[in-house]
Amino acid sequence: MSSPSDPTSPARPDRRRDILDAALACFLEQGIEPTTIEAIRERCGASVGSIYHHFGSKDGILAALCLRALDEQSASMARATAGAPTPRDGVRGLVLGYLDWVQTDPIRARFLFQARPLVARGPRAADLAERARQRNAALLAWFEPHRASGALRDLPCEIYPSLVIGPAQSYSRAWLAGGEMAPPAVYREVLADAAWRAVAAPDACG
Amino acid sequence: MSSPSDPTSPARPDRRRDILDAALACFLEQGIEPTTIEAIRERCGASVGSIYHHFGSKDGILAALCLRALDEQSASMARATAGAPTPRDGVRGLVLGYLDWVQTDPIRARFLFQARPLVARGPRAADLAERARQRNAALLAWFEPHRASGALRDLPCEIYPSLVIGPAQSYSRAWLAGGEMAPPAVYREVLADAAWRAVAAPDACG
DNA sequence: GCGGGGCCTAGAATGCTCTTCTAGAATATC
DNA sequence: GATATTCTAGAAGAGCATTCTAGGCCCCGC
Repeated sequence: MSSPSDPTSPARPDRRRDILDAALACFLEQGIEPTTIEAIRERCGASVGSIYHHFGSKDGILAALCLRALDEQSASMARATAGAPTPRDGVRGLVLGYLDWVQTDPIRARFLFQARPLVARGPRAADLAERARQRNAALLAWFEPHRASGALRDLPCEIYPSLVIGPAQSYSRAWLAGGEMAPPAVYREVLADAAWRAVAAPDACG
Repeated sequence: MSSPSDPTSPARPDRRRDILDAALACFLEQGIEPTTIEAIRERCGASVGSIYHHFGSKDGILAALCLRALDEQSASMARATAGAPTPRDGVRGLVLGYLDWVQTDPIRARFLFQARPLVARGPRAADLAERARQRNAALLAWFEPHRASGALRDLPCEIYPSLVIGPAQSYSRAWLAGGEMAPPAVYREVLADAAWRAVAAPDACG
C-alpha cells in the first residue's frame, strides 16, 4: 500500500518511538493487561517481529514507558526544589512538584500507578529498582545536610521521604482511582504544610 | 488414587477454603501472574471444574483473597481505635493498627499491595470499590465529630485519611519492596506522632 | 560502481494458559 | 426412597505472547 522505500518520507525516522506512542495510547484506552501486541501493531503499522526486535517483550514496552514517566516525575520534583532558599521551601517544593506532575497529566500519572507494580514484578524489575535507588539516594542526599544543621527533626534519613510525599501520594492515588474527590491542586497548600510540619525541627513548627 | 467417596474423611469439609489456601500459597511462592490454575489445582487436589465453579475465574480467587486481607487490615485498625479516650489516641491508633497489621504478617501485606491494583482493574473491581467505599465512609464518620469539636484542624474530611496513614503506607510499601530499610515497627512512634501533628488543631500541636 | 555484512522488518507457526462445556457423583430435602 | 440441587471432573476450545526463518534496506570498503 504505502511506499516503504520512499526516502523522501520522514515519517519513519524512529520506528521505536512509533511503537512506544502506540503502546501508551492502547494502554491508556483499554488498560494494560487487555492490550494485545496485535492491537499495538495495528495502531502503529509495525510488524510483530519489529516490536519484539526493539523491546523483547510486552513487559519491555511497559518498562520503557514506565521509566520515562518516572523520569518526568523526578524532573518535576527536582525543578521545584532547585535553588530553594530554605529547607522549608525545599520540602514544600518536593510536594508541590509531585502534585504538579500529577495534575499536569493525570492520565499518565494513573498509568504510572498501574504500570509500576507490574514492571516491579516483571523481567525488567532490576532496571526499575536501580532507577528508584538513584532517585532515593538523591533525596536522602538532599535531606542529610539539613538534618545535620538542625533544621529538620533528628530522624534517620530513610523515613523522610515517606513523611514528606506519603500523604500527597496517597491522596493522588485515591483521586486517580476515580472517587468523588476534589483534585489534588485544591490541597496543594494543605499537603505542603503538612509535609513541612512532619519533618521540621520542633522549634520551627510554627 | 485417593478415595474421594470416603465419608469418614473430615479433611474436605470445605473445598472452597482448600482452594483459597492453595492459591494464596502459590501466589506468595511464585508471584500472582506466574501462578497458573493448574498449579493451584495440583496443590489442593481439586479439579479445574471445581475451581471455576467456586470462583468463576482466576481474578475471582484473587478478589476473594484480597477482600479477606483488606478486612483483616480494617479490623486491626478498628481494634486500635476502638475506645480511644481522646482524638489523639484515635489518630495514633489508626497508624499503629495499620503498622501492626503489616508487621504481623508482612508476606500477606506484600500480597495485598500486589493484588489490590490487579483486582481494581479486573472484573471484580466493583466489589473492591464498594468495600473501599464503606471503609472510607467509616473513617470519615470517625473524623467528622472531632473536626466539628475543634480538636482537629479545620479541613475537608476527605483529606484526613491521606494525611494520617499516607506516610505509614508509603514507608510500609518501600520496606516490603525489599530495600535495606528498618522494619516499620522501628518508626511506630515517629509515624504516629507525625500523623497527629498533621491533623491536630494548631493550639494542640505540642 | 559494486559486493558483502549488519540492522531492521515481516508474518506465519508454536506452545502455553485461561476458560467453557458436558456429564456424572454426592448430598440434602420431602 | 426419589428427586432436585450442588459439587466435581477432565477433556475440548480459543486467544494470546513469543519464537523463528526468510528477506529487504543501508552503509562501508574495495
